[in-house]
Amino acid sequence: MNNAWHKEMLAEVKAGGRISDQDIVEKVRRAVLTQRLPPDTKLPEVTLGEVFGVSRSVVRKALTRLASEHVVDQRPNQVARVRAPSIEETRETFEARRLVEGEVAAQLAGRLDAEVMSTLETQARLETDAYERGDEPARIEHSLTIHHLLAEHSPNRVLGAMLTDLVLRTSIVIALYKRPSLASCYLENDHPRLLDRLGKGDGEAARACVNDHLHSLEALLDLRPRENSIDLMSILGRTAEQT
Amino acid sequence: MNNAWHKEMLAEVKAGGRISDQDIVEKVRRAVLTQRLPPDTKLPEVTLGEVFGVSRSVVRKALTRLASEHVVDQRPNQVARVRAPSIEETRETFEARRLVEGEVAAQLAGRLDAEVMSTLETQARLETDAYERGDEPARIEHSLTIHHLLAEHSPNRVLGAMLTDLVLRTSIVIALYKRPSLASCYLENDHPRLLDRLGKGDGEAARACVNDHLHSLEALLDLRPRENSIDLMSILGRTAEQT
DNA sequence: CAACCCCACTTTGTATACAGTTCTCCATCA
DNA sequence: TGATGGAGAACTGTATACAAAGTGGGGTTG
Repeated sequence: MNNAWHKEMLAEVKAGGRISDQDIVEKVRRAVLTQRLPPDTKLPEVTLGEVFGVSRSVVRKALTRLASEHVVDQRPNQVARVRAPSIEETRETFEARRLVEGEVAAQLAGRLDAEVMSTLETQARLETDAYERGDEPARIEHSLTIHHLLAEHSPNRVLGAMLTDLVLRTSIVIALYKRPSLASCYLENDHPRLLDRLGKGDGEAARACVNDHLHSLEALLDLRPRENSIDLMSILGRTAEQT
Repeated sequence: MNNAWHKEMLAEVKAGGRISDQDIVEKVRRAVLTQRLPPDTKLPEVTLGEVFGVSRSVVRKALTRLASEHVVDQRPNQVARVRAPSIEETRETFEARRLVEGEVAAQLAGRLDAEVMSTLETQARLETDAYERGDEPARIEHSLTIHHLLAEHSPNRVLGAMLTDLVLRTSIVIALYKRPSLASCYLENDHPRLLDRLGKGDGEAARACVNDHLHSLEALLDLRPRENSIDLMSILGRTAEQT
């Protein structure tokens, strides 16, 4: 576990009141998303308990939920670890998200009320602003907000919940497999264009737009098979630490 | 909780060895699926613990997992209950499953090896047999096996896992909303026809076939709005469910 | 008679103790 | 040098005790 992260959490915990399992889920999820907790990081129950000032019971519940969200890997008699999705799973996650988000967008086209539309447009503008001033964390935040709003307002709540899960999972693998040379995974006009099509009520155009967007995003990642260590490690040894 | 079910479980427990949380998940899931545990049935932790001969810790973990599978409703400080999906959610679940299973079938067409194909065909035949001799539980079993095999062999494991979840959820609502007049939700030629198209490698035909099958299934249900109690409850009662 | 309130009981939430498993590291040996 | 085995530490699995919240029934009051 990461020591800087510990201190940060402890500070927040002291500030706030009582901590519930849901709080832990959200904090860990966010830390994974922002790579403050990199893949394969061990998350022992007692340590987490000390960090958040609760006992193992609460931590265990949180870890179980994080496992069902695919954020954490929980195996019997072993310490929970931050999940590191494989390259293949990354591709599959993107494909699944194209299918689901495309359908959600198609259903949503022309059905969003003015208030939500304007919130979406605001977020898109804020994303551009953040990009231009080089504030990557803020940019990601706004981008995520857009997709979460779409999921949340999906007329089909079942699909919406599935989309929420897929947005989280793609965000994690984007952080994981982003080409180091790229400062940002920002695609200039994609979000405004999507919002435009949603506003005009053209479902199929919106679906196509989502598809292109996600294909472009995936293309920004480095999904070539790794030669150097992962394969050797996973074949020969057991606990592959990193790279 | 149901007393006949208690005895049944106790018998099984005594026969088998040690019980894990996963065992409880499977047994409860199956009991819900077969309506031995009808919707809204209370599932108190101590009672379940006594039934399975374990302490609350194990039961709690099982309940948390069942909640993430949408089988059980778990609210803070309240007894867990068997979930009763609304009519609207039922429609949405079917729609989601059409999207996902259609895609899985399309991808699977022409890619299934001979062994799996023959297992599928055997299950389809067994389903017909069971129907003809009026053995509904066996018929459901074989039908479920077919869909689970499709999910399991999906080239895209992410979609496959989503499909597994959706198959479970649709099965539950079918049991819930089946017209009482119908002895069975059996659609004579649907499964053989689907397998035929999968074998011939025609992806789009397979997708269409899945779509038709699921539309027909949904049409067998009684999804008319209920007058008597449900609506009043959700309008007057505490946590407004929707709209 | 109906509505309301209060108290006892039931049930869940959290912490903790102990048992069983896995991991780590060091000493031993070929 | 490299493999092996074992002791101890670290960690999870399970049970249980106590605290807090919710539920329901009986009695009181208007």
